[in-house]
Amino acid sequence: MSSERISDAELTIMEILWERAPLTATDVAARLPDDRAWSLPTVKTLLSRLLSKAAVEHRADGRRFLYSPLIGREDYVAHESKRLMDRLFGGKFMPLFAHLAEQENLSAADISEIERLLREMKS
Amino acid sequence: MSSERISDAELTIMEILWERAPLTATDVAARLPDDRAWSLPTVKTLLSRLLSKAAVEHRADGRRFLYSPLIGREDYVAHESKRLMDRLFGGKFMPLFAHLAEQENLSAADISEIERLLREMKS
DNA sequence: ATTCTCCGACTACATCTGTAATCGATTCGA
DNA sequence: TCGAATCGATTACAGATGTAGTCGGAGAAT
Repeated sequence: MSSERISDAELTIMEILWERAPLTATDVAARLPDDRAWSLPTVKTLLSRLLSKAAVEHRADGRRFLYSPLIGREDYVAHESKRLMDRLFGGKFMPLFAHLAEQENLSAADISEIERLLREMKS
Repeated sequence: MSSERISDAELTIMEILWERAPLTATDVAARLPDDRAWSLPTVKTLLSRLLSKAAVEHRADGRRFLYSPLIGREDYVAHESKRLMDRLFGGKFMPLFAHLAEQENLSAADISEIERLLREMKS
C-alpha cells in the first residue's frame, strides 16, 4: 500500500516508531541514534511528510500529537526486498540467493541454519 | 568505490551499457525499454551525470562519444544488496534469508537448488 | 561555399530530500 | 496575570532527480 517511497531520513523515524509507539515528536527526537541527532524542527518536518504519505498517523493528546506507524515494518521490509529483487535480479529469488550466498561467505553455522529452515519449510 | 548513489533513471542507462558497450548516446536511447522511452536530451543528461559520478567513462569517436561502464554490474549489485541488508536486516544475512524464504514461498525445486548450492559451498 | 543536420554542452524547471528557522497560539510557572 | 517554554504550522533553501529544451559548432550533403 501507499506507493509513496519512504526516504532514508524518514526511515530513521519509522524505525523509532516501530520500536515504540505512540510517541510525541519530542519523544521521537530523544530516541534518535547518535549519528542522526537532528533538531526538533527536522523531526517534525519528517513526521509531517510521513503523515502526508500515510505512513504514520497522529492522534491529539492535549495540545500535542501522538504519532503511530500506519505501515507495518514487515510490509515495508517485504516491499523493499521485493524492489531489490525486481530491480537487480529479474524479480527472481534464486539469483538473489546465489549472489548473497557467494558474497556473504557463509559459515558452517549459517549453512546448517539454512538447512534447518529448509527442512522446516518442507513439512 | 565511488560512493555517489546511482539513481533509478541512471540505473536504466547502466543496464543498457552493461549489456553492450561502448555505445553512443543515440545508441543508448535506441535501446531504452518501452516503458522508459526518454528523449535523447534526457539520455544525454543522465549520461553526463553518470560521467560526473565516475560510473561511466567516454572516449571520443570522431565527433561523438562512446560510453562504457566504469562500475561493474557485479559491484553495483553487491553494493545495493549490502545496503538493503544493512538498512533493514541489521547487516546480517540470516534474517534476510529467513524473510525471503518465507515471503517467496519457495518451491520444492527452489529448495533442492539451494541445497545443491550449499553442498557445493561446503566443498 | 552554403545549408542542413547532428552532437555535446549548457540551461531549465518541478519535485523530492535533508536539514532547519521562524511564527502564532497556547499553556505553565511565577 | 505576564512572561517563558513549547507546540504545530509555515516557510526556507540547497542538493538530487526526472525530464527536457536550446544553442553554438562541426560534418555532411549539395
